[in-house]
Amino acid sequence: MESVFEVIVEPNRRAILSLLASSQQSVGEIERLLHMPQPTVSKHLRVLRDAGFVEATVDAQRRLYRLRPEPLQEVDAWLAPFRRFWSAHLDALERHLDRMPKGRKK
Amino acid sequence: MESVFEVIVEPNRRAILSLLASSQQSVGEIERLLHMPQPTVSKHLRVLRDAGFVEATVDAQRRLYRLRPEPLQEVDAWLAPFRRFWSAHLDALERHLDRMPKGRKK
DNA sequence: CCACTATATCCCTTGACACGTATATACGCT
DNA sequence: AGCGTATATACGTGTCAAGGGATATAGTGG
Repeated sequence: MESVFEVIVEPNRRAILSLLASSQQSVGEIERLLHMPQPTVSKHLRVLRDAGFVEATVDAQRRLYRLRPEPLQEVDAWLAPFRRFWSAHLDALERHLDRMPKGRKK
Repeated sequence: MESVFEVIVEPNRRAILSLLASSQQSVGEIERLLHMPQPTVSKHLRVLRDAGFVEATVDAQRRLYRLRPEPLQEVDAWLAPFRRFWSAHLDALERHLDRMPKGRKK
């Protein structure tokens, strides 16, 4: 599990991330709010933690999990080069494509 | 293969997308530039096409593939709620976000 | 129509990962 | 110490997708 994409491909993990986007939660709260078995929650949190998406602080027997921004920024960075595709107008883009360097027409 | 995340989790598919971000390409060019066997390229293009990431036009025996923005916008939309997480920590980025059309300051 | 090129699909094997269930560890209270 | 709660890990199983290789389809020029 080396890439951030492998982490966020799992729907339950995305659900956990979205939940933590609003506020930090304990494992038990995640279990209750997302209707997941507890071992499932812990396993996904383990993956998220190892990949740096979340971090936990200990509060008695509970662990409070909260988001860390770095891996999501990585996704954002990957997405960046594609943004011009929809933020710019499609006409200008198509014009650019038609002038591609190696585009040999027969 | 229903979700956009399942599509972009595959490194070869991300490579194809990045390649197409610069300009449209034929299957043979993708094969050559990315050093992938041709059936592999075709199979990934099939996935990308079915998910709406790319579209093809026929040029003699070639198919020229180019990007379509919608599915990547979907990823961008998923990412949006998390952006406040690092914009809160980075003043420069927050300034950039404030330049958006509907940018409401608190 | 035939040879050639470009692209797509089929079969098969392999490996990764998610889930359920059971169990282990950690902490706090009385 | 011992019980209850909270969280983590281990094991076995099923599913699904990726890759290799062979082959099928399609389009072009002679």
